[in-house]
Amino acid sequence: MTPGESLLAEPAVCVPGAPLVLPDADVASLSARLKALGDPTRLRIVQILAANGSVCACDLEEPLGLSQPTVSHHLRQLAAAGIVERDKRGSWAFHRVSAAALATVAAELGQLAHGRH
Amino acid sequence: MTPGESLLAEPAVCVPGAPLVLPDADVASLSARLKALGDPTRLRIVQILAANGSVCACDLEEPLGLSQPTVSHHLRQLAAAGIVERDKRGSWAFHRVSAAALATVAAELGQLAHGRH
DNA sequence: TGTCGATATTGACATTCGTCGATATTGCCG
DNA sequence: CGGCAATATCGACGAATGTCAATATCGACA
Repeated sequence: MTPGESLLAEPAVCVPGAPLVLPDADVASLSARLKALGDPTRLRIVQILAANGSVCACDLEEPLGLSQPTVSHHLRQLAAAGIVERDKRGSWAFHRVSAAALATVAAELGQLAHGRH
Repeated sequence: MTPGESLLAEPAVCVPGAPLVLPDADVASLSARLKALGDPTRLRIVQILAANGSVCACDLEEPLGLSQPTVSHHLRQLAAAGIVERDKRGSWAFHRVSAAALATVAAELGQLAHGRH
């Protein structure tokens, strides 16, 4: 049962009408971006892009040790989440991390930490 | 092939010995924490905890619309990632978000965005 | 135009993940 | 002690995910 006026001096939680929740859309949006970053391979890609500026997809296969379709797949996921931006020049496609997108994720996490929204 | 001295004034990337990579352990650690946050249900839990301070597990089933084992499972994941801390008082278990852990994730993301490490 | 290189897409497969019901464990209280 | 409430664990199942080989698409260039 809901602990409310128990011996512990804790505030009752989840009172019927407490609307202290973010809209589902916001939670879904942020969690989708976090999910895109929550894979070791993709986070490694982001780190390489952040360190090198603009990198073409073909130069990621070797350091990652992954096949070309797999690299393409991860870049697609990161682009869909807005974390990286692609820039197709001629035959090859350059990718760079969106510093703004990363900063936004960090900022929203920070706000979450303080219970604000 | 690696575009280096091509017509575009882009720096060559992935030069043989370029060690601009974080240790695997760091990438694994951060991606694990991001993965824990990268689920809508778990991010919703974090948001509820952040907004309410300390919440007992039994009060999460209803707002989430999930079974007790599922809630317990997600709380376990978040605790394993260091995102939430449990505090078992008597019969029930209270949970609160670790502001420090969230701040660390946000900070590491920010450093990543600037290519530093 | 035809070939070649880079990238994207498709299909398949093994693994992981989220979820639940059932059950075990633990601590209160009568 | 015995029952009850909260939580954790187990087993199972469908869905999503990461990966690759094969193939398609697209652009450059001879």
